[in-house]
Amino acid sequence: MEDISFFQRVYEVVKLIPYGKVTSYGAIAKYLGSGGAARMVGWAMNASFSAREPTPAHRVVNRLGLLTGKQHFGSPDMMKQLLENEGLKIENDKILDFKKHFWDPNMELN
DNA sequence: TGATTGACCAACT
DNA sequence: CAGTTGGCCAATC
Repeated sequence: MEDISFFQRVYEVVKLIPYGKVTSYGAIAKYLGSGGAARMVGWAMNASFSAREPTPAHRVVNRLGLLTGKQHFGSPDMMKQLLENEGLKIENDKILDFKKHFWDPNMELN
């Protein structure tokens, strides 16, 4: 599996995010060895809708817990609904207790 | 083929 | 304190 690109690795990590947990683009990028490639993670999420397997992109937010990519879920409230469905609380497009529900791949997979 | 942009982040000015 | 810059990789113009 060395033919996989950056995107594929992002999918792998995102799919590993446990229920009710969230992570940030930067954390994933950092885990992949590229702290500056956080933007690509977002781009990968956009492509994730065309990916073969479903990817819980709603569990990926920016480092502030802001639902920056909610627009890309088809509906601006879709991401919020999905997160609330997992027991999270969202207010003003921001995850409450974000730190508490933060799942860092560097912490869990290290 | 070169330039620009994109769901970001951290450091610098 | 706010605005700018550099960094990373891939897709689009």
